Amino acid sequence: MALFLSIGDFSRATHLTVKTLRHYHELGLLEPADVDPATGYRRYSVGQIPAAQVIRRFRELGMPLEEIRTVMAAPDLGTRNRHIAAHLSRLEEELGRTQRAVASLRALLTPSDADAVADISLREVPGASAAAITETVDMRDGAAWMQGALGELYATVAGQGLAQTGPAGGLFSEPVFTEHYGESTIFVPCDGPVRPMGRVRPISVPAAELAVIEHAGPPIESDRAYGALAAYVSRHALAVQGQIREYYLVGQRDTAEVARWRTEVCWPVFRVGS
Amino acid sequence: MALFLSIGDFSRATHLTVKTLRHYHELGLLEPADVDPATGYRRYSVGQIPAAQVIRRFRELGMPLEEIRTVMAAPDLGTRNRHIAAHLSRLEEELGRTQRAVASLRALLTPSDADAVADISLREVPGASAAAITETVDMRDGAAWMQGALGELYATVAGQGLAQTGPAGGLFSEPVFTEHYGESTIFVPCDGPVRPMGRVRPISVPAAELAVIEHAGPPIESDRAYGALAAYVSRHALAVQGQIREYYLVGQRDTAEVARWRTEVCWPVFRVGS
DNA sequence: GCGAGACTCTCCGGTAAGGGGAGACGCCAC
DNA sequence: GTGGCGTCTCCCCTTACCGGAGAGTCTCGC
Repeated sequence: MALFLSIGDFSRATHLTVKTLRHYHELGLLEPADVDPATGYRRYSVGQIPAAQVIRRFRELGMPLEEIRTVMAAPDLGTRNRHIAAHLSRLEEELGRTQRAVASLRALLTPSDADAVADISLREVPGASAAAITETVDMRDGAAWMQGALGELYATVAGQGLAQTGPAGGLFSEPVFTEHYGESTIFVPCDGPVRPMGRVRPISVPAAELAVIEHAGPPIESDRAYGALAAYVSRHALAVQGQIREYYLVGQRDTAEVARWRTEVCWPVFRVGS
Repeated sequence: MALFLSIGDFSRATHLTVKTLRHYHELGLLEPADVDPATGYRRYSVGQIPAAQVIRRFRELGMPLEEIRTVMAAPDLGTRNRHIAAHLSRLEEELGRTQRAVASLRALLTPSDADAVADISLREVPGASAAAITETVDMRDGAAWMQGALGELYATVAGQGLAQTGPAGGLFSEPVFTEHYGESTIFVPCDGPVRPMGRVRPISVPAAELAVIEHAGPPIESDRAYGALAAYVSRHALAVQGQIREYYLVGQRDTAEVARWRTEVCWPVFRVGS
């Protein structure tokens, strides 16, 4: 029986490409039965077809060549099985990772009913110039500080003859929420150059993409809104490091009836989905 | 405000390694706000932290850098979402592949009850020398041919004064099953050198790892056994190209009662599991 | 015996997403 | 001015091959 095959024939017999076979030869994973010393031509025996097929099967199952080599060289079933089991658990881990990634991506693209109920919207806001007061404050005194700052801002803007171009707002750094103490800014957008006066300074409120939820009642009671927003953002958007923002649509200046105040809580995100 | 960060600080702020940041710079995916022309030092602005975090999130979800670049450059939600959806479906595909691989590997390692019922075993058989008759036959005449060959073999072995060292058997190439016509060998293992005589030639039956099922009744009715064995091998072993083998444990020479014949059907495999 | 076309050889370079390290230079505090 | 970091560029390494260049080999037909 003619039992030797050229690399091309062996390739067709095993469905491994010629390149792959040469690669396996180089690695010593599957050495041809014989190499012609004059021409360098590889010759494979038909008896090597089974080994080649086993290698191909393991490759289809994603096993690295090094591990395949170990498995094929292992004389006893126990060693073989240990390596196969090790590969299996690696695959299972990868499976879990991929599943989580798929779930995340799906959540990004498909808004759930719960979010619709919570009435969260995504919005792109342009940058704006504003008069602002920035201080590091203890948020236990937050409400009082905020009202004082707002009063000073309104007075300064009016005193400099500037027109307000949108609702007042606030910018809060992360420690404000994690440690109830941190840098906070209250601002009033206005149309002209602000001259520094008292605590008031000009700033430019940066453009941003925001996830927005509206909260009715005193701003200090906005924790439910924050919770809903954070839950939404963590599942359906790409949270982005940046200052949390509030816009005071209806506040002290509009009505003394605190229950009618309306505040927008805004979380910076990278917009995708809906 | 001091808004510029060295690459080290930016790395700590974004949890991207310095190497990774340089790589993204080189690709133009995330360019530092400024590069000192004298020293080459990169400086990042705090405003770039969000972009870096978005990139990191997408990388954690396995998105290729090229696609991240496209997503981040896309001005409208539709384009962003299309690319994210494309990545999602790629991931789902990969998920399916990994799931199938995991299932395959698990099946290799854990024999099922069905296999125990089918009574399949794995066995390693050493090589053996034998007297054999090899011909290309039409399997519609298989039973008759086989009995004739067996008779001639037994006669020749006895005539040459050789001792039989195991049950007679057969080796069948693939076309025998797919086209009912192909090269078949019937052999009787024996302990000495066989002199060619008539159709009889010496061969060495190669060593092999075999999945084995036992079939009771005439060999011609072994299709159920073949089905069970093939099902087993495809799920719980690594089938290997090689000749299918049969061993005739109890046959014509032992009893005329065909129902008491016993045949082992053997499929070459790469042994793993149980 | 010779030429065409198919086959094979080695070597080089490329892939994705960075990691590791060498050697040189910059920055800051003491 | 000096020691200890931080940063720079440049090069090689990883996995499992694929693509191609340029040269040599085999086989078939004439």
